[in-house]
Amino acid sequence: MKSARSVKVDRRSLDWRAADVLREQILSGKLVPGQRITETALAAQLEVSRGTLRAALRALAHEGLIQQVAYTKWMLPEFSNSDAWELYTLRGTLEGMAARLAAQHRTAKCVLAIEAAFERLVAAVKSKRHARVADADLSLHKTIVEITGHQRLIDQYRLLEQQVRHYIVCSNALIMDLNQIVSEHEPIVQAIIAGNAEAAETLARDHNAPEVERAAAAMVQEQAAAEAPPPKQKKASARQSKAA
Amino acid sequence: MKSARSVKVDRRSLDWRAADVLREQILSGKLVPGQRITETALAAQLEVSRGTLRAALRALAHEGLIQQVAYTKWMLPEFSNSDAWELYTLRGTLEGMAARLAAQHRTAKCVLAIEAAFERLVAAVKSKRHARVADADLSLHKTIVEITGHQRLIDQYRLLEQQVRHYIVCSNALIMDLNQIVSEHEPIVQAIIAGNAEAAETLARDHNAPEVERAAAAMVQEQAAAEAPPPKQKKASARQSKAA
DNA sequence: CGATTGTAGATTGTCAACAATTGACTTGAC
DNA sequence: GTCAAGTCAATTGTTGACAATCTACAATCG
Repeated sequence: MKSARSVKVDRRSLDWRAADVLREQILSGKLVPGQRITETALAAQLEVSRGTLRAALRALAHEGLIQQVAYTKWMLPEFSNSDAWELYTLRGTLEGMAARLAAQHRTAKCVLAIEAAFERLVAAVKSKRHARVADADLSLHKTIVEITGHQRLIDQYRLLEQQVRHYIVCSNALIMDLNQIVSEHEPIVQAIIAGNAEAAETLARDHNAPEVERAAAAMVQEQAAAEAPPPKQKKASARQSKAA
Repeated sequence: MKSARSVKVDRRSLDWRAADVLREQILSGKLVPGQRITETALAAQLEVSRGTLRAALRALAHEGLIQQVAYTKWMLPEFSNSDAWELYTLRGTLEGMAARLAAQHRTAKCVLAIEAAFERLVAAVKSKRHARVADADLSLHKTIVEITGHQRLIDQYRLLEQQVRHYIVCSNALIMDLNQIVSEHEPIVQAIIAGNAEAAETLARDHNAPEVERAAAAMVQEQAAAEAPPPKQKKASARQSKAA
């Protein structure tokens, strides 16, 4: 996508590169949710020292891809329905904001970029290869976010997209109706190109309403099931919110 | 605010506590923007080892309170007008989302919490103490965010609020019209209590429109000044987007 | 005199040894 | 048999020493 720019040496330090490798492993599903991770074993596997590996693990913890239990262990998060609800609602909000900004101060270059990304999505759907469609889908949304020039929004969206990808891999929630894809995205693209900020925001925000509703429904069902049978389980499902 | 719960020993590891101390120092303005930080000196000052301090610094870097230049140095970020624009627009979006969710599934307890926070704001305004008003203001918004139960939104908002506080400290942008404060927040609170999700979102989102507009205006002026005098400066202002 | 190359000091990056903490297991008293 | 305290192995937390890298300055050549 953005490779052939120039072939420089990777001057980042070891822990960043170790984090890249781990991130790739996690997002590709090689490490399963709930799985425990020991520093010594992973460090040996990646052939770096424990200190370096710890720095990488902490970086991934900040990205929400891993959890730390102080003095005890590292482990991959387990996704509940409320996690899905959180991910999709937050994503909708950020994409809505991006679409609004994109529609507001769009330039010729921006319009070209969006149209190109949309064309890639159309071509991907025609090819009927699900993986390619998924990539083009993510790419289109990322393009919309990036042309806003809002660096903090871009960074934040990247982190969230990672968690969404992780969730999708873990829950096998990749089912898509290929025919709907194009008709779902076209109005968003049109609104942005037309400069209709309000419409763009609303369309983008509610773009994955089905997922949100499904997750919300499953969530209340989950809660009901947990509360209906009187006292049965004791441990509250601890979330990742360990940050100060 | 949430102290007297129980007086336990702080069982978090050293690097977390070191990060707390540093965060406090940064947010209180004891370290000025652009200032360089050397690991050895800071480690000696806090009486922890360099490794521990590095972990704390990296945590703060993830929170956007500090920047790292690989192999070279750590330094505090310098805020430009585009930073202010980014912070306030993103904050508006997140607060809008929070207000919408709060209005949608509000409970008696939630309504009580919001009303209490609003009363504290009113009382603070009556006292005419700016610092107290600022605290109550932040507290009200935080309350709205927290009653959504959306853990990722809560975490994200906390990080953003930190950066906003840092910006305010660095730019002395604390000027407020005390009389306006209450009349600005009342409609938001009312909309949430009334369950009017759409109105709550819009009101909360555009709540600090003045700041956004001021920052946006200053931003384009900044750009114009940088482009009008032909080629004069060379270095593009590097932003914090170092994360992979 | 200007540009390039080499060198020195300071600073960050990496590592492996040591300390602290945890959780499971064993032991013993009641 | 049950519960409590004690012990031990595994794991994470912390540290100081060593290596790699950067910046600034000095030396050298044209």
